[in-house]
Amino acid sequence: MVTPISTLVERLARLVQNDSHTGGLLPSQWEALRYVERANRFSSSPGALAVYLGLTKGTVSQTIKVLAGKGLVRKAPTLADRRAVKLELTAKGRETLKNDPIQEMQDCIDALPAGDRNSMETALENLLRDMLKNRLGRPFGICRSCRYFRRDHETGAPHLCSLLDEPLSNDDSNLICIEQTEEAEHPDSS
Amino acid sequence: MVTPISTLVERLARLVQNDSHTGGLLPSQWEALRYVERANRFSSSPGALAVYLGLTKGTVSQTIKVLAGKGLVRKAPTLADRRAVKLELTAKGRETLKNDPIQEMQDCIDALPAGDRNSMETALENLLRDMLKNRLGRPFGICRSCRYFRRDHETGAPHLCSLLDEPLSNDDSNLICIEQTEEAEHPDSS
DNA sequence: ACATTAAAGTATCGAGTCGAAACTAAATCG
DNA sequence: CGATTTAGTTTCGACTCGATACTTTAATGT
Repeated sequence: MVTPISTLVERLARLVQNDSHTGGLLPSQWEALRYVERANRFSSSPGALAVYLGLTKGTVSQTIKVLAGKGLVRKAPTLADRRAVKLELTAKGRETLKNDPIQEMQDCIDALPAGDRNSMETALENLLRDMLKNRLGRPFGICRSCRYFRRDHETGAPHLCSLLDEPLSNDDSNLICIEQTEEAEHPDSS
Repeated sequence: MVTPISTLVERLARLVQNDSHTGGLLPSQWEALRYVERANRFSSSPGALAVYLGLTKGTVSQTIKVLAGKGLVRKAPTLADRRAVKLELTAKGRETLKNDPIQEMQDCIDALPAGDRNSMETALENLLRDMLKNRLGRPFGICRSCRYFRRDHETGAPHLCSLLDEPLSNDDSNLICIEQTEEAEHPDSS
């Protein structure tokens, strides 16, 4: 009946949320800005952000409009698809992220004993994965841990995404991707 | 620059948040309802809820009004202080909490290996405590772990709150309290 | 005692969030 | 080439939240 751990997650998130009215931005704007920083080039679109946040495209469109108006994000046209928009962090946006209010939580995490930190990371990752599996959500995991990631494809473009058949730099491979799918597990008969 | 763990907490909270539009209630209403269930008699007031959630009294007053209007919570007058309101869960409120959308996360947590679960709980508790310490917030911890908790005070009223000089039942001692203060650590000279 | 101050809670307003639905424009499918 | 799908925007209405002003009751100070 008492649900201690879910309550802890909820309260931690609320602390961040309450902090996130600072710096001239609002909580959802901070979330969007963080996403744009971390998303790879297949994922830096309003649509992918909507999937990530679990919001409708219309809502996200509003948030982006505000961030673009403040000069923190740029809406660049896309060559391949003239409907699509590529979201890019501006220099000002990058500067703003240095005062990200979530940093206070990150500082507290960094101050924890390494054992606590590692076990917490593993447990939270497992939990998130399980919850997303239940609802068929996308994990938005790190590129290099994807089943379609091919290391050292050729010189010049070190790695490869075998799903989209695109070259990947080392930086690319540390970003999150909407297409990311974990390494296949041993198939079972279910 | 990449902040993995804080991002995980944020995303987990967002999943719960996105789920919390169900059951005819809104996210903040679910949070308030959960609080009323878990708060002891020194903490079941709009003011304490505002402190817990980090919101203003006015905001909380609105949420309570809605919950009372739906018949999930009762605003009982207080004998000792005629300004104060005591929030009580109604039978309907208790019934509603059985469909709490946060339960899905709790189910996933319960399905984790026991080791993951225990270490996660410890780490999250430490993290929350550190963050609250930084901002001078109240921990709202469990009554029985409070420095003012006296076990087995006398027969009939098994325990005692030595801060408020009030008797505490066994049930009381498992609820959260706005006055809760952790057991004093061994004093150091800092 | 009695005026002052503090505290618990409410009411109102404005900026912002969010989902739903209608819409535009571009790409894809058949 | 026409029909459908997809990326994204706009508009609307219900709701959240902080700020502020307010009422009622309790505590405090002289």
